[in-house]
Amino acid sequence: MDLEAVRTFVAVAEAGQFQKAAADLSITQQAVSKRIATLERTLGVRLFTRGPRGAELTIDGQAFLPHARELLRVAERAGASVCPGHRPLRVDVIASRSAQSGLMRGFHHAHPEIDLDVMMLLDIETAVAAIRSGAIDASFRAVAAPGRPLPEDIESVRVLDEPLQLMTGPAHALAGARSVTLAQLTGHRIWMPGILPGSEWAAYYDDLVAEFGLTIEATGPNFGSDALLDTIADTPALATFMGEPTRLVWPADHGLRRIPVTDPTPVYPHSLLWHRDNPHPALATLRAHLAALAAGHDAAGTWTPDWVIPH
Amino acid sequence: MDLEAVRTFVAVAEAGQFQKAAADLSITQQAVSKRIATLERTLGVRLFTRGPRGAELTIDGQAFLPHARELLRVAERAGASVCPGHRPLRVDVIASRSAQSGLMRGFHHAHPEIDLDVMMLLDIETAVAAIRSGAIDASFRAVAAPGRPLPEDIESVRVLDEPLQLMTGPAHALAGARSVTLAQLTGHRIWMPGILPGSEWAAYYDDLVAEFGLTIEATGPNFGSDALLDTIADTPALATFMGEPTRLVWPADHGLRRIPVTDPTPVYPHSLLWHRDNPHPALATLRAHLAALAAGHDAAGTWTPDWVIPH
DNA sequence: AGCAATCCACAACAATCAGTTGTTCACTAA
DNA sequence: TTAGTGAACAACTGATTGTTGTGGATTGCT
Repeated sequence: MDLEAVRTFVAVAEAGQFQKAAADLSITQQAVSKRIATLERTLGVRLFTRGPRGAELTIDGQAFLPHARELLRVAERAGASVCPGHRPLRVDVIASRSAQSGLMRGFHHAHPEIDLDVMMLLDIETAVAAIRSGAIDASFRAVAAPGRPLPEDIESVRVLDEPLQLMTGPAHALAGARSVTLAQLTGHRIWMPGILPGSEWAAYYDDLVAEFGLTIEATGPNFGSDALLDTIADTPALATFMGEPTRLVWPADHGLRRIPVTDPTPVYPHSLLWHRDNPHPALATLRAHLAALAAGHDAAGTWTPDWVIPH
Repeated sequence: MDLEAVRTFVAVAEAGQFQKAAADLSITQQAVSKRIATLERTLGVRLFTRGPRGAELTIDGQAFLPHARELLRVAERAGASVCPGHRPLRVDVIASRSAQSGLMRGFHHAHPEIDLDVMMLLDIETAVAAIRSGAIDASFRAVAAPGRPLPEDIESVRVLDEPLQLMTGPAHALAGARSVTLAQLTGHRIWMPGILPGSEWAAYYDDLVAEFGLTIEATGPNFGSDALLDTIADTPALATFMGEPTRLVWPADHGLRRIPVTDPTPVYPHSLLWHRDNPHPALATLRAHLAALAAGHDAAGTWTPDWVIPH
C-alpha cells in the first residue's frame, strides 16, 4: 500500500471527483485514475462508484476513509518526530521507574497540546551526551552521582522525591509489620536486580548500605517488575525496595506486603536535566509544570545520599 | 515517505544489521542500504550508526521507531478494514442518535478484541441494500416503518427503548415543570430539524402528532445538536425531544431544562438489522451482547407507534 | 603483522513503475 | 442530435528500484 495513493484517495473522497483532486494534487487526472486503480487492485475492493458527475465512495470506501485519514495523520507525526527544528519534546526517563513516566503522564494530561516523545536511554552518560548534542531535550535522573559533577552547560533541578517502601512476601520476617525503620533492616537481604555497577542507582544503594548496614544484592539481570515481585512473593528471605505504585496491579493471591519505611524514610531523588541553551519552547512549559509540583516538599524524616544536590 | 522503507527500517532495527534484515525481507543487502539511505534523506536525519558489527539506532532512530511501528500497525488495520472475507464487523448507526454509538461503545468495551467499524449510512433503504449485499453486517434502525415490511432475508430484533425527554430553554412555559405528560404538550411547538420526509423518524413523529396533537416542526437543515440546543435555549416558544444524554456536556449558563415526559413516556425503539445468512463470527457476539442488555425491559407507561415490531 | 571474515557503501545495468500527452468511451443536459 | 463533462485506455518517457559486482573499513584470529 502506497502512502501517495492513500493521500490521493482522501483527496478524491473530499473533492468528489478525480479531476478536482488531480488539480488539488497538481497532477493529471490520468495519474489520479491510475493511483486509485492500483490502490483498488491492492486492496481487492472498489472504492468509488464512477458516475458521469464524479466519483462517490462505495461502502468499502466509506469504511476505508477514516483509516486512510488516520494513516496520513500517523505518517505526519512519524515524520515530525525527527524533524530537525520543531520536533516533539524528547524526554528521557529511566526504565522501570514508573514515577517518572507518571510525571510525564501528568504533564501530558495538563498540556495535551504539546507533542511528546518519551524515551529510555541507557545511562546517564548517554543522556548527558544526548542533551549536549541536542538529540534529546531533557532527562530524568538522580543526580549528581558522587565525584561526577555535571558539565557546566547542563542545568538540573530536583523535581520529585519518591519515598521507597519495602516489598516482602507473606512469609518474610517483617511481613506483619505496619512499618519498619531503616535500622530494623540491618542484616536483611534486599534484592535489587538489574542495577548496573557505576550507575547512579548503584551509588544510591551503596550509600544506603554504608550508612545502615543492610545487605543489598544487585545480582542477576532484570526480568521486569513482574518477575521480581513473583520471586519476592515466594522467597521468605528476600525483600526489595519500590516506590509508591501509580497503577501497579498484581494478582491478589500473591500475598505481597507493602511496608512503609520510617526514621528516616529513604527517598529516591529525581531530577530533571536539560541543556542551558536548549531553545525548545515546550521545555520551559515542562520545567514550569514540574516546578509547580515540587513546590513545598518536606525533607524532614527522609534520607538521601549526601551527594544529592539539595533543593 | 514510503511504507516499504519504514518496514525495512523496523526490520533493520530488530535485526541489528542490514544483512539479516535483507534476508528477512528476501531482498539483497544493497537494496536495504538504498532504502534506508533514501528514508534518511527524506527525513533529514541519520537513523543508524553503521559499525563493523552491524547497525545501531541513533537517538533519532530510537525516537522514530515507535512511530514507525505505529504506522505499520495502522496500515495493516486500514488494509484489513476492507479485506473481503475477514474484515472488522461493520455496524451502521444513525447519525446524531448518540444512544446507538453508546451501545457500540459498550460492546467495544465488553469485547475489545473484536475489530469494529462503525459507519453512518444515509437511510434505511441504503442500509438494507448494504446488508443484503454483505457490504455491512448490521444496522441500528427504528423498524419497521408502516407499510414497508423488511425483506424476508433480513432479520431484526428490538434492542433498546430510548425514553425521550423534553428540552426547553429557561424562558419556556414548561421550563419549571418537574415532568410533563404528553397530553400537556398539545399545542406546543416541538422543533426537530434534519428529519428527512419519508424516513423512519418522520413516521415516528407523524404518529406522535396524530395521537397527541403536538406541533412538530421538522423544517430546516440539521446543524448538529450544539446549534439545536443553542436555539432551544434562546427561543421561549420552542422545545425539542432528546434521549438521555450519555455524556453530553454543554455550557452551564445555557440554562437548558431537561424535563421527563410521562403518561405515557414516548420511547424511541432501536432495532438491530442483519442478514439471515451473514457468517461474520462477531455478529453473533454482538447479538448476544445486545440481547443481554435488552432482557427484562418494561413497556408499561410508554408509547411507541403501533407499527413498531413488538419485543 | 598478516589474513580472513564480516558488514556496509558505491557503481553499473536491467526491469519496472509512475506520470504525461493524446484519445476514446459513457453519460447528461440543452 | 449535439455539446459538455468526467473517467478510462494507449503509447511514450523519465525516474525509481532492485540486482550483480566490487571496494573500503573494522574486528578477530593466527
